[in-house]
Amino acid sequence: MNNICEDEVYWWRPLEDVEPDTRGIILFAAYKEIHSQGFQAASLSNILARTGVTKGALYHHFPNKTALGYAVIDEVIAQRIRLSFIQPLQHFENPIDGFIELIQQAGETFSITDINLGCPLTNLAQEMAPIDEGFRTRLIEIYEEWHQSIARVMTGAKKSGHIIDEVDPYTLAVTIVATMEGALSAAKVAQNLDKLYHAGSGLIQYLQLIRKQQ
Amino acid sequence: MNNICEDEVYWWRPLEDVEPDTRGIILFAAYKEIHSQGFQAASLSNILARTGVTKGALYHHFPNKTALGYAVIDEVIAQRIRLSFIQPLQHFENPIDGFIELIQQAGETFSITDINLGCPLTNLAQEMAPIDEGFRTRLIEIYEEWHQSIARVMTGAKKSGHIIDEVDPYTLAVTIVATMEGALSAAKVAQNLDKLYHAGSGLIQYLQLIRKQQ
DNA sequence: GTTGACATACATACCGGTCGGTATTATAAA
DNA sequence: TTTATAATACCGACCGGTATGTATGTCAAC
Repeated sequence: MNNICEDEVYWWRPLEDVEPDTRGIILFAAYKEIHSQGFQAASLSNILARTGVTKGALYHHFPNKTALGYAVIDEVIAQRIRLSFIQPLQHFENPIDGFIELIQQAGETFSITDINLGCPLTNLAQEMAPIDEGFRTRLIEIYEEWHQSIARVMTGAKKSGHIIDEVDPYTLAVTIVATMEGALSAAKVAQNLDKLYHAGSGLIQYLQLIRKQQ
Repeated sequence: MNNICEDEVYWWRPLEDVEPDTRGIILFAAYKEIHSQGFQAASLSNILARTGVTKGALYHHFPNKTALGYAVIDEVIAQRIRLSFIQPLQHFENPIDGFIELIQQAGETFSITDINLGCPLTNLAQEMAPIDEGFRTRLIEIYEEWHQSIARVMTGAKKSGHIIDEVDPYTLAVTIVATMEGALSAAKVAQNLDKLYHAGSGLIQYLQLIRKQQ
């Protein structure tokens, strides 16, 4: 619940600040294991070994591995996407400028480790969507929320005359997300940031071209 | 060798036409299993059960599971990408028109099954690139070949005045591939073709905007 | 004294991989 | 043409390891 959000903050705040309960410890360790290994290859024994939590504790809090995976999506990954990609949209006055800045910023802040692990949402979606319907519905919901948020912002931009009339907001939203995820995927395989920069500046060029000159 | 190319043709030609050897049977069954399950989750026992080939035969032709995976990339997947995405580029006179047609054509020919399984190249890249260097080098080579081929075509298009001067050919190539793969990925999660169409028309719009009016 | 929060030992299943053996085919001397 | 030999192709029981999941026990707190 609440302490899971704080777990999320582990990435930026030192560990000692918060004292998470056993469930939170398991959840966050599972997130890291799944992010780096994938869900199917994620080993419960690994999670237990790294946390010191016992198998009994794990199966006390989660009925099985699948339920643990669901919880990781609902309580960790969804939050991360919202925080990193959806919330920043709200503060844009001109979405074109905003997006360009967001892309450039991402190119600067992403480390090579972030790249190598890839986007946790894409990773899970690619692996689990065709196999498990529970995973799929949860993941598609996050994507849909993301698409809708961008579309909403772009609708506003059309009304205020920032982008050309030919643009369909939802189409643009899906395209932006697709390009961003494809770029991250390419960088992950290449194991360097060059491909990310290239795809990033391609996307920026597209955004510049749909800008309405005033 | 040669009969592997013919195995590839199984998708379009009936099975009875060719009489592949054991190695070819294993290779193609492995391709299908890996495509639908991922490499790590791909079960050799499954492959054997479905083909009727025995474990002894498999380990006669391939030293281990990893080598089998490498062979699938080298002899099946690489061919598929070349055939579907690289060779068509050669016949373009105006790459903008050519690409737009290619994208529209892809949207028509892709079935829902194709979508659900996803692009075999992306799937393997996402899963195996961070884990196994042998996979990664093989996969990045295919991507690089793809990028270079598009970049070459776009360089020609710049010279012949088909696209605006601001476009960098290689940047454009990486962006196109990223968007296409991101689109396929989104469609795979959604399990319908809508997202593919959206991202596809977004990409088409981008291409239209970099076209040089004459 | 019942319930929640663990701990430990165990059960079961499947995985990739090995290994001794066999059937088939190729080669070449007799 | 026959026969000895060698290489190739294939068979399938078995092994060690690891995976998830379960059964039972402990123990503090209300």
